[in-house]
Parts: sequence; structure tokens; C-alpha cells
Amino acid sequence: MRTHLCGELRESHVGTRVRLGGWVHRRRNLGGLVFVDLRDRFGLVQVSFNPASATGEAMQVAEQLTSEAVVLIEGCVVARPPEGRNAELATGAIEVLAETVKVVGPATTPAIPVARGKGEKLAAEELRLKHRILDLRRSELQANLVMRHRLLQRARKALSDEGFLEVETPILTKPTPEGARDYLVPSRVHPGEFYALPQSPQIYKQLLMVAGFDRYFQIARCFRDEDLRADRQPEFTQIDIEASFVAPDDVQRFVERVLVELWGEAGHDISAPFPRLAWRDAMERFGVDKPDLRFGVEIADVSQAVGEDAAPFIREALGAGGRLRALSVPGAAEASRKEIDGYAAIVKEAKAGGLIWARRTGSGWEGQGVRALGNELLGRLVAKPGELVLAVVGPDHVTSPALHGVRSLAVRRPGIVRLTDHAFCWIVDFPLFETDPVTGIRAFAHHPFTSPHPDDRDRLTTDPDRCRALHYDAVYNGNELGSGSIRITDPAMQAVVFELLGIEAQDQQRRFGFLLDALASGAPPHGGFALGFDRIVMLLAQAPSLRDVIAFPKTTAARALFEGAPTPVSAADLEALHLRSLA
RNA sequence: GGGGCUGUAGCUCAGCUGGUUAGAGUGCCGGUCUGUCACACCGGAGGUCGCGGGUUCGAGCCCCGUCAGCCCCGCCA
Repeated sequence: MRTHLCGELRESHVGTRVRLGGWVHRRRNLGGLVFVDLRDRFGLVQVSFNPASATGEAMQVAEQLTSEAVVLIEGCVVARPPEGRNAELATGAIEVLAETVKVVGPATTPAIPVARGKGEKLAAEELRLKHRILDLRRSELQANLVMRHRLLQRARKALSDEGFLEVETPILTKPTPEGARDYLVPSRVHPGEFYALPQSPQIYKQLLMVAGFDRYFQIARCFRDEDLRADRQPEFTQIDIEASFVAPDDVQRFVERVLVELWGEAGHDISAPFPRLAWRDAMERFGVDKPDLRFGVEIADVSQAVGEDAAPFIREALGAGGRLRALSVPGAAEASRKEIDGYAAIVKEAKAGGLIWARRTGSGWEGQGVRALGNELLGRLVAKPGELVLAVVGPDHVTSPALHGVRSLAVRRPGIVRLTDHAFCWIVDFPLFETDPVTGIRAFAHHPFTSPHPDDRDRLTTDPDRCRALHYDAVYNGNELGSGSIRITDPAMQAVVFELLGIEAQDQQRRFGFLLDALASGAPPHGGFALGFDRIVMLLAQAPSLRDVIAFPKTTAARALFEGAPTPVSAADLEALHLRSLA
């Protein structure tokens, strides 16, 4: 049907007869002379209709063309006159002199514009989702999905080259009461019983290791019925890998290879290995387990420097086991009242007592915190003139998030030096368990199949809260790209961990019996990783939202506005599934 | 589950202290126009002010509720 693509035509095609198919992007009718910008996935080309070369019928059709209609045109590529070239268009040196045109896909007036002028705003996102096919015609979204495709192919190739086998695992799986809420699927043939959609293929990939597949990967769709965010969709895609006979380093090497390839595909030359940072150090220096290492500006513990003249509330907090921790922001001594209020608001939101701040000027210290911190402490701070010291006092679970928030904002100041554009790191030695500071309830920090750190095995029963895990996260510019671990392969160890989580032996067998049996049947040591693929595409495409790198995304209320899901079903459908609606 | 922002023409928005007939740009329809490229110019049509209730002589504007979208907290092993 076509001989060429709209976006590929160049001066080298001058003189070529072409047949093109595409969408009418815009039409300009000058009266007896009609220009049509014809669009396909590869770009735009100007088609000109004039009575000297086009048939009378073609002229008539051209004058009636409406936006977004699909047409087939036949004509000849000609060079534009020098003054008629369009430097903003890849095809701007030429145009197609049309002879015939046929509307093969008439279009109603688009509900939202596809063609936009410079500086023209996008339609509201609700409308863009409702009319998704029109929005997807925009070159930005097409470019994002092209990028997504290229990244997928690159990841597949890299893992396949490393000896990983792509194996598909079930979408209809067994519900898991832990973790996120499951999407449930009722069984028609087994009244009252349900499948769940997988939150991840975690257990299946471990079973594949036990089955001897050695190295597995999957571009896996995962489902979690939880409330959404700009970077969270109810269904999402992971690059999921697992390998046998591996230590954390081995898995990290595979993941580094994939990330180097993906970033390379997006045109960024990055190098591995990535630096390793212990979880405890990350929390100490950055207040978060996914630090943005593009910047310095680290948190320091200044508790030891607090003197007798510090304010009572500080000394009381220290006495209660808290610490005084501070950031020093270069150049921020000039910060406006409004900027400092911004930091204070973050601290307040983190439920900390309040922000204490002092600025170092040429002549000494000024600011709200001077009196609170006291001269003794200020005298010991190694702050240079021009620096703004931001401090918070309290227990670590309060000061860490507060100071992380403050640092994230402070680091956006114009004066802060960016050390690199692509700061990758591994966070290692995570704690195996997390104890809620308020309720005191212990839960696994990740999933219950994560192996305890071999050096901490003894602590597992004596001091579980200080037991580290063979768990590691890949972090990029303050974003968690994914996480992984070495798994427990000793059924006895697995039972101990379940026990510590308060899962009774009977429950263990009912919920995870198939995994425990598998581990007892000859399980190789194994571990793996899962990369959040949508988020990676979003970062590499520099898209503002996950929804811009997913063809048909859900809203924050988990609705699909285009096709209208979810939707009520008939009473008969429910009855066949042995269900009754309470809604 | 909680908080915030938004909702006026197909689209993007304006709409004063609550006051006459709700406006603009763009798109759409009609017309003029042979080198435009967000073509230009002339004319026209187009409104459940998200929805429901209330206050008021009078509500796009104030109050209550509700729906939808977005952002955040909780949640997301």
C-alpha cells in the first residue's frame, strides 16, 4: 500500500514517486492551493496539492480533509524552494507534490487536539485518558513507547546473552495473605475458591531454581491492589531475574550489566560496578535507604558537641535517647524566610519537634537556632561562612526522614554542586526485620524468603532486630530501581524465620507448604532481583508520570477511563461464579 | 482511610464584593485567498457553569453533600 514512510523522506528522495499513508495532522487551504501535514509514527511531511499536478478530484478531496482522517496519497517528492524550507521539520527540505488522494479512514472532529501549536497546553489528563488513542498519537507518547520497546529488547538480549532463560509463570496464582492486597479471581468450577493475580513471580522463580533452570528471567506483569501514586500503578512490569549458585555480588553484577545496557540504549554512558553502601550508613549520612548521591551535603550527628548552654528541649531529647543531627547547606546563608519556612514545613510533616536553623555569616552566627544550639556547640561546628545549618533533634526514626526531606529540597538550590548526572549505588546489609516504633510489632522488612546475613545467624534468635539480611537495593539518583536478595534454601531456617514472624507451623504448611517441600527436595543456593521497569522507562524518557510510559494506564483510583474498567457485571455472571454483590 | 488542589463552550482559560443577556483564544461550520507551515482575513453556530441540596429578593461566585481527575500521608512483604 505504501512505498515510503512520512517521516523518512529527505532530499535524497527528490524525484521519487511515493505512496504514503498517514493521518492529517493539519491542513492549510490557501484557496486553490492546499498544504497537508501528513503524520505517521516516523514523523511529519508536508504534502502540497495544486491544480497543476493534482487531479480535479484530488483537489476537491484535499479541500475537504479534516484533522485526524487517514489518507493514502500518491505523488512525487520535490525539493522546496530555498525560502520555503522548514528547518523545524526533519523533512523540511522537501515536500510531496500530490497527484491523488484517498480518504481511507474518515475521522470525526477529535475530542482533544492531537496537533498542538507552540506553547499550547495539553488537554486535562482525565480527557487524555478518556480519549487515549488520540493522546497516544502525540509524538511525545509515541517516543516514550518506542523507548520502552528498545529498552525491553535490550534487556532481553543482555540477559539471554548471560545465559538466562525467559520463562513465563502463571497469572492465576495462589493468594498470599502477606504483603499487598491481592487482586482476586473467583473460580467458576470450584465454588467459593479464588485465584490471585501475582504481586510478583517471587515463589515461582524460586521453584524454577529448585527445578534446575539455573538462570531465569521474565518481563513480568505484577498486580497489587493498593492505593496509587504518580509512580505507582495497580499493574506494573518488572524485569525479574533469579540465578542459582550465586552470592550477592554475582546477582549485582548481572543487574549492573542490565542497567549499563539500558542506560546505554538511552544514550547515557555509565560504568559499573556501582558503589556499595551499607543500609545503616545510608540512613546515617542521608536519612533514607535510597540516597541521591548526585550531591554531597550529608547529615552529621552533632550530639556529642552539645554543650551546657544548649536549650533544655535539646538536652532533654538527648537524655531520652535521641540525637541532634544536622545538615550544612553551602551558600544557603542567604536563604529567604520563605525558603527556610519550606524546610520547617518538611520537618513538621515528618512529625519532628521542629527545625532548628542558624546561618554562618562573615561575622558569626545568626538565626532562630543560635540560642537553642548554644555557643558551645556552634563553636565546635565546622561551618564555613555562607553556610546554613539545619538541625533536628529526636529519635532516629524521626530525624532521618525529616533531614532526608530537608536535604532533598536543599539540594535543589541553584548553588549546590552536582557531582554527576547518573549516581548509581547498591544499598546492602538491610535489616531482616522491621519493628514498628509505635506498636512494637515485628514484620519482615522485605519478604519472608530473604536469607539472614551469614555473619548474623547467631543473632536470629537472640537479637533478631539487629540481624542483617542478604538483601540489596539498586538506587539511582534517589530512586529505588529494584531490590533483590539471596533466598533461604534451608527448610529449617525458613521455619525459624516464619516462627519469628509469628506464623505457626500449621499455617506455614498451609500457605507455603509447596515451597517448603520444594526446598526439601534438593534446592541450590539461589538469589535474584526485580527491576521496576515502568519507573526506569519513566526516568530514561524523562516522562513526568508513569502514565506517560504505559500505553493504557489506570487513574489514581485504578480506573481505566478509555475502556471503562472496572464495571458492574450481570447477576447471572455473578451467580455462575457463586458470588453475590453487597454493593 | 485522611489531607490538599482542580472541575465554566469540543479544547485551554477569564469571570471583580453575590446583581442586567456568562466572555476570550483556539477548534468547528460558511465565505475570500496560489507558497503556507499554529497560514491570513470576514462571518456564524456552540453553555446542564461536574452533579444534588441549601442560604438569599437574586448563586458560576457563599454553605453542606457527592462524583471525577491530579498531588501527598497512611498503605505498597
